[in-house]
Amino acid sequence: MQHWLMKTEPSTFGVEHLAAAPRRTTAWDGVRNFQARNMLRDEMRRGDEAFLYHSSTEVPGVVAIMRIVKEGYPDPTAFDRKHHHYDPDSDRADPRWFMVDVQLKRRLARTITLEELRAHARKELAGMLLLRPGNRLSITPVSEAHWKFILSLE
DNA sequence: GCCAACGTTGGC
DNA sequence: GCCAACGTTGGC
Repeated sequence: MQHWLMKTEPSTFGVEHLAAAPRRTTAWDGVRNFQARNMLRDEMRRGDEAFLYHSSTEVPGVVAIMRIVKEGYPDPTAFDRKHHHYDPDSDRADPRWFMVDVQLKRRLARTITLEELRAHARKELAGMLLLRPGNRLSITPVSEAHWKFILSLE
């Protein structure tokens, strides 16, 4: 099983929304970055787990664990003229943007804050992509060792 | 193919 | 609200 970290702004869509969604499941739409798209389309597998990370909020950090319940498929919001994430260059016959479905597995007992993760950036979490200066990727792989260590902080 | 301009991300 | 970092766009 692979592990991931998926960022979201809780003011737009956060763990509260996911917890309230039918079957605690949602389509992870709106990703418009090619590197992240490739992971959604080619690498994420049903059964993989992902940290739900809240960004652009008072206390950024990991708040929950999600499960990938449907593998990559075309993101229909790219074809919707009225949608904020509409992309006129995405062709239905050759879709440019993909998404997966995720289900909330469980919320963490507490938020594992970015500050706390940073405190381990030189040791246990060395090399973690989230912590790399300037990183803005909304989806990143998380190594088995990093995954376990972060959960041990809970 | 280069690179300046621009838009977005996201911590602070 | 600021701003650094980075991806994308488009003129040349």
